[in-house]
Amino acid sequence: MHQYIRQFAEYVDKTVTAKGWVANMRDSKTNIFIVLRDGTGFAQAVVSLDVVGEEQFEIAKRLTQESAVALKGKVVADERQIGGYELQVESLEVYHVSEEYPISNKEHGVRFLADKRHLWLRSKRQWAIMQVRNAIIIAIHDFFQSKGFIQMDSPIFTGNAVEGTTTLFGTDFFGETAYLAQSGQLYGEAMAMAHGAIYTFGPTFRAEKSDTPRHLAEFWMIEPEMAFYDLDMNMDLIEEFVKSVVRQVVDRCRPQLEMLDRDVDKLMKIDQEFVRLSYDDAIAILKGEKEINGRNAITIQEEDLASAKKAIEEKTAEIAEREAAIKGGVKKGVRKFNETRILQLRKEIANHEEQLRNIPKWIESARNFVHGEDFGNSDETVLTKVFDAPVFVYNWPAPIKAFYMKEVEGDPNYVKGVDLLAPDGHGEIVGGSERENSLAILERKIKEHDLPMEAFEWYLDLRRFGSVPHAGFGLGLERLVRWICDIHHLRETIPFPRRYGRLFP
RNA sequence: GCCUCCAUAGCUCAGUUGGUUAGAGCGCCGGACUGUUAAUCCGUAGGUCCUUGGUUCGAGUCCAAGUGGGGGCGCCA
Repeated sequence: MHQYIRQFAEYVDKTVTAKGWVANMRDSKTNIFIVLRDGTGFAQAVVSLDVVGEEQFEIAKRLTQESAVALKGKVVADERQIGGYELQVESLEVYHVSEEYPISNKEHGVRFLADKRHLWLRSKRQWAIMQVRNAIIIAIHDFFQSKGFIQMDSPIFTGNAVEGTTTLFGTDFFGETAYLAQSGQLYGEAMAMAHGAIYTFGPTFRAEKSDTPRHLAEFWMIEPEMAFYDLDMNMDLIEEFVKSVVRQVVDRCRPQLEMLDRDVDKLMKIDQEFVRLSYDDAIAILKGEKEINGRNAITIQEEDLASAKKAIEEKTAEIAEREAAIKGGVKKGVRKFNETRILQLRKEIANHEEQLRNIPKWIESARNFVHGEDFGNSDETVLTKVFDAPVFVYNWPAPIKAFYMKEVEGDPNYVKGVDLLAPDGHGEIVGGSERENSLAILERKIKEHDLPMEAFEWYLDLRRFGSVPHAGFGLGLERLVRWICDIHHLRETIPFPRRYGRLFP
């Protein structure tokens, strides 16, 4: 029997056995400091020569990063330590002395880390992200289960493309072509007619060659579907849902979010009513024609651009200053300090230069936005910068949305779709709609979208036998993780990302 | 698919208008020292400067093509 680091609070001044891996260590003549990780947390363990004796001390000294050990000792409260506790080792047992570990505690490139994903998962930052991911999953289930939603699964093999737009992965299904599911939505509707309110939670596959920080070829999606719900009720539910998940995650994972340097106060700006914009209003804001609390989307970008320029000037000047300072014979410590700082400044300047290249294009794109088009990546960023909390955009032009979305009464050019856009450039995290419940209109839409009618006969049955107003939405799990953790790239939000150009490990 | 930046030690990066034997930090190994926090200090080892071709007396540096990667856009959620 052994104890987990997570439980140390319960064992203060008591003896425990912790089993885990050496995340980092330092040694001296009389003390060895081991940062132990056991999957539930990190804690420093101290091996003292006068406590364990010479033989065990020598064994401890020969440990390497990622060696596996069991450490028996007393738990001591110490505010200076990560986690707030320290283990004073009395004896140790070695399971395995690790070979030289490739991932050091210093910086690494993304490519290098991606190739070592199976080991990278052990790193503190990746550990924290996966802990948050787990908390999000639990919070999602808690929310829907507490509301009486039934969790059901949609098939992964499907015989046809749901919306006819996306590129799917084809497989051989006993001689027939089957596609990997891109959405469980249509099946969700059938299940909602059986159980009232349901949600699916499963993997989704897209074969687009999308090489961006917000795309994966395989990702997890949550798709609730509710009978007797309209667009407004749908938005109410989405808002309540997102708030509930964020609050629960912050409550349970604050230390992990702090490890990730997540600004939790900023995240908690969700504690306000989410603004609901029609597509037309959203465009006016995007183009800078309409302001929100004195904030203009275009102006904000121009300010960002100006401050990037200024930062480059200042940092270039600082580099010159520091280079001059270390030119002559200076003490080694001084030189090292300045060199480190110069390297950091260069990196920051490179980032600012990216901004200088990108922001003008974004402004251009926002200014020239054509009514009727879908929002591009940068458009979402420009729009959401005006708000602190997620923002809804509803009533979209019919041609750019799926065939199953319900037409706005009296205006068939628009449909009752809704997207929820997260702040700080995280973009769309939820996409949903009220579904078309009229058989005649749906048949017309399927023809307009040039989809094979016979493939949708079963779906049309839902409008033949007790058709009711209903609505639902899809939430991309990884995009939610990305926003809550404030991570740049989706590849860090899933244990083993599958994306364009990445199938290994 | 398009635009753009890049490829130098195990890792992260310097390398001046093209010039003689290509450097630093970290990591590894050896040592010193310390209740240490990515510790610090001294020392050793470690290189197909992505590939191919070209310009040149001379190429890590310039040119072309290829390969691989980062960032942005598109497709898309």
